Amino acid sequence: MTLQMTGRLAAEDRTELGDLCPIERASELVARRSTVLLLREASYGTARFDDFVRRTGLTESVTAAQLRTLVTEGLMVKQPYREPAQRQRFEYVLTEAGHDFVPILLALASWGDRHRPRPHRLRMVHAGCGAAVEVEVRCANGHVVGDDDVTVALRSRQRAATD
Amino acid sequence: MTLQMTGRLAAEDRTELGDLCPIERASELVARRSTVLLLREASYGTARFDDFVRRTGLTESVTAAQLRTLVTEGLMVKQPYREPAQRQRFEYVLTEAGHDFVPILLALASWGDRHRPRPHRLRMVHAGCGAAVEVEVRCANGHVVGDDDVTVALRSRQRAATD
DNA sequence: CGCCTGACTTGCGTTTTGCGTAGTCAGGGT
DNA sequence: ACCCTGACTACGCAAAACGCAAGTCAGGCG
Repeated sequence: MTLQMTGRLAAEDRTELGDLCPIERASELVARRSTVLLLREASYGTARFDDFVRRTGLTESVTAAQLRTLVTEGLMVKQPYREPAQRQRFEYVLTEAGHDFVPILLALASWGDRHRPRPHRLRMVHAGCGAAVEVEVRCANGHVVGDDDVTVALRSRQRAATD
Repeated sequence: MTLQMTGRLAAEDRTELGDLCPIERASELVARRSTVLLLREASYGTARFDDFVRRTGLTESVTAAQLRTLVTEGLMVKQPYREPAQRQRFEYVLTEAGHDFVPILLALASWGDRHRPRPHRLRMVHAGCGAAVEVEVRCANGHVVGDDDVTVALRSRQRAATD
């Protein structure tokens, strides 16, 4: 699959487009091993600090720091909670933005499953039927987007402001 | 969307599962800003060294180093080519593994588009109809996978070897 | 034959990321 | 009143990632 740039975009230096590119803005988060691991664990339902540390293998300091940035970035919220007959604790839960990150993780999983030869023994399956989960590229009109069907377009300034 | 761990996976420390997890193996590549940028440019059709440098804003040394690892990781190949009346040059082109990376980029783009408030003016659209491109999670049987429909399963050792 | 250009490499400093270890701190249980 | 535990913070250090600047090298042009 390739992406076609239209019009003047094709020739332009992308440097100045920097924060106009949604990939670049999103990958600021992914560009750290720790955040991917933490988001993975959070998607698995992990909520407590200690569990994040234990299950990711990250150190406490890294975990604390990255959880904090994930909270300030709006992917998680830190909430007080209380188990019966226990004192009050804090838990980290995914926000909507955090939940929306899961397709990225699944896309990574799908790629890793296909292209990394070493046998991973974890697979993501559909709870309903047990078949492997895949990410499919479609457009808002429901068409399946094929290999050369993606165009990168420059949004007009007006629409960008209101969108 | 959340991922449900089954059986003993739920309790297990994931540390030892390390290279069993396809997300972790795939994110070794993504965990660098430079690789994401280079793969993005390559998906846009960039092939020449200088263009990678100019369009990503990375330094030459970083570009050279990361292109090399992308080649050894099997996401790109370095091929000689010759423009008419020019001397022989080298170009970097995506392999199948590299092309298969595009859905990850689109998933990132889709997330960035939705959850980063600053107006990005770049959008990915379906060349056929102009509608925005989205990534959809489906299972191999074609069912749309909903919010709580993903299960993480442990593959048996036999199947893992042949799969 | 010397110069230019594209494609790198080399060297150096800075920042970020991460590990390891130790210390803190608040709330509950005993 | 004291201890324990979960949830951190605070060093100090190593490695990786990135930037800046300069140097190299091969092939073609004039």
